[in-house]
Amino acid sequence: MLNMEDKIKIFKALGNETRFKIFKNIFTGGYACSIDDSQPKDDIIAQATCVTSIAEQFDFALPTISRHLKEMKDAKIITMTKSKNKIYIEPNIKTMKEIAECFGKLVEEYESGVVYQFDNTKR
Amino acid sequence: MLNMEDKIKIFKALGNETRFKIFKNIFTGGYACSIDDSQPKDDIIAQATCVTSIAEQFDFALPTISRHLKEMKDAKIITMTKSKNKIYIEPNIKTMKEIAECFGKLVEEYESGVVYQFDNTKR
DNA sequence: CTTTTTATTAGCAAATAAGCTAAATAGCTT
DNA sequence: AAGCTATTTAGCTTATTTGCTAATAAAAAG
Repeated sequence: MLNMEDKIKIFKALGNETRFKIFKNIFTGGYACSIDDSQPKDDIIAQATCVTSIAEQFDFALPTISRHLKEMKDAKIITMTKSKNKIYIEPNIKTMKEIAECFGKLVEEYESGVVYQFDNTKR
Repeated sequence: MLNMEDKIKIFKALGNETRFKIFKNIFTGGYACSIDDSQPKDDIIAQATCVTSIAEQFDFALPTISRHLKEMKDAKIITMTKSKNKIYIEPNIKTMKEIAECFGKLVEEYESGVVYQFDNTKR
């Protein structure tokens, strides 16, 4: 379960143009691996799933992209898995689900007239 | 429909501790007005819905809260409605719905094996 | 065992954000 | 009109963020 601090980190991670685009890129450009389980990890198309290949698609230096990815990993919106000397990046679906649920409940309970605790951890 | 820029603004707005808490406060502390339509706007309990009363619940100066609220309004996550000389604040449910839908679809289409465009506006 | 590939860390500069106080604006109330 | 009440704007300081290059680390390839 995501607490308030977790949620703030997630929003901060997505609230920056570069990171938003990286995130979008991870979803659209390179996750054949995660979608097709029959495809072994080693067959991942490096072009789209490791730090360098993501960086290639942006006009920023590699360390800049690396730092953004670290922040996104810390926010738990992506996962980074080391295999050989590469790091494979995938969206963190568990977190996406929790965020979707958070907003979904918010709307639902608001509309049914129940006061919903947007973040129900202590303030 | 929210475009990429809109979404980034929304996440940025919620990706700050103070604003997140303000948003939470608007949901939990003061929206009797929005939930009960039979209650006329004029009967809004000021304690929870105008700028000053929100500011009272935080250890920041009024102009600081005012600026945060402006940013949240610009991000379309709240609405600010002037009535007499007060401004009544409510969550923007339309935006919440769109965000919930955005993440919901993301998860759904990811799980069904379809490549989902997290943000389907031009890059 | 040296070189190449892949990625991170360190340290810096520039830009942006977040807070403050003081001043201004705008609409009541008397 | 004078004085409240509610809110925003302006201008400033400090902190954080975002980018860079150079240096480092760790594994793979030759």
